[in-house]
Amino acid sequence: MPSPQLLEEYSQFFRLLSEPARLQLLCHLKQGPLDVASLIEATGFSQSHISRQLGQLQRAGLVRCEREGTRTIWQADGVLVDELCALVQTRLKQRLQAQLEQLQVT
Amino acid sequence: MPSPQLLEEYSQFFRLLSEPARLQLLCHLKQGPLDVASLIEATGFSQSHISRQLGQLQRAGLVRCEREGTRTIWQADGVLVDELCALVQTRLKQRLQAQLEQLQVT
DNA sequence: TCCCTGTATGACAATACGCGCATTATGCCT
DNA sequence: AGGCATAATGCGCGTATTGTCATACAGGGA
Repeated sequence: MPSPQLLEEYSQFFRLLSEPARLQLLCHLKQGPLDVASLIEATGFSQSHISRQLGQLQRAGLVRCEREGTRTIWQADGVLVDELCALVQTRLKQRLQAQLEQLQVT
Repeated sequence: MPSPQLLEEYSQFFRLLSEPARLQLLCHLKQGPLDVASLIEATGFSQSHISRQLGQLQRAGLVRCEREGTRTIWQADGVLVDELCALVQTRLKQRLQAQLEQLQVT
């Protein structure tokens, strides 16, 4: 059994990925570095919201930024999220497959 | 870019793991099948709460149950959560390592 | 059949979180 | 220094979620 502290850390991490808005930001940044204006354009969220979400992702080490004058250029940091999503995708596929077979048997 | 629907599915899945209570249940069940009384004993949560959380995990295919008279025996289903946690753990370690080096440099 | 044990569900309080608006802080340019 | 663009923060509202208590439901044994 993992310690309660570790469970807490895990859950906090997964919580970051439990919001479509944040996943969306991560996916956009995965394509390449972007400034905040582009993210606003791409997602339709308010500047304040995006700023906060990026802050959270940054604290978790999932994104990183570099200042360029007053603008800030953000980019995804690491491939962890890709790997996690790949695993989940595999699972989702399996489940759909299973449901499909279930239907065909019936 | 994944479709919004897919992002939604991912986030819903990760949301399941974003709660220490649910992770805790998963971890206990990973050790082997347990009945609800044992889970109450082990976690200290109320029966109703455990019932609900197990329901969510079951719908996602993360746990599975078999009736044994009036009792219900639950067990973890699949290794996905282990794999996800292993990935996250690696990341956590890396980050702590980095912080450590940062401190030593300073 | 009635009771007794164990599970699921309805109602509710407390809390956390998403999201935007308005404001403030920060850095560049003239 | 003053003004302008951009990013961060305070605040508030609405909604979703956690967790409990009380209650309804199901299955086995006398």
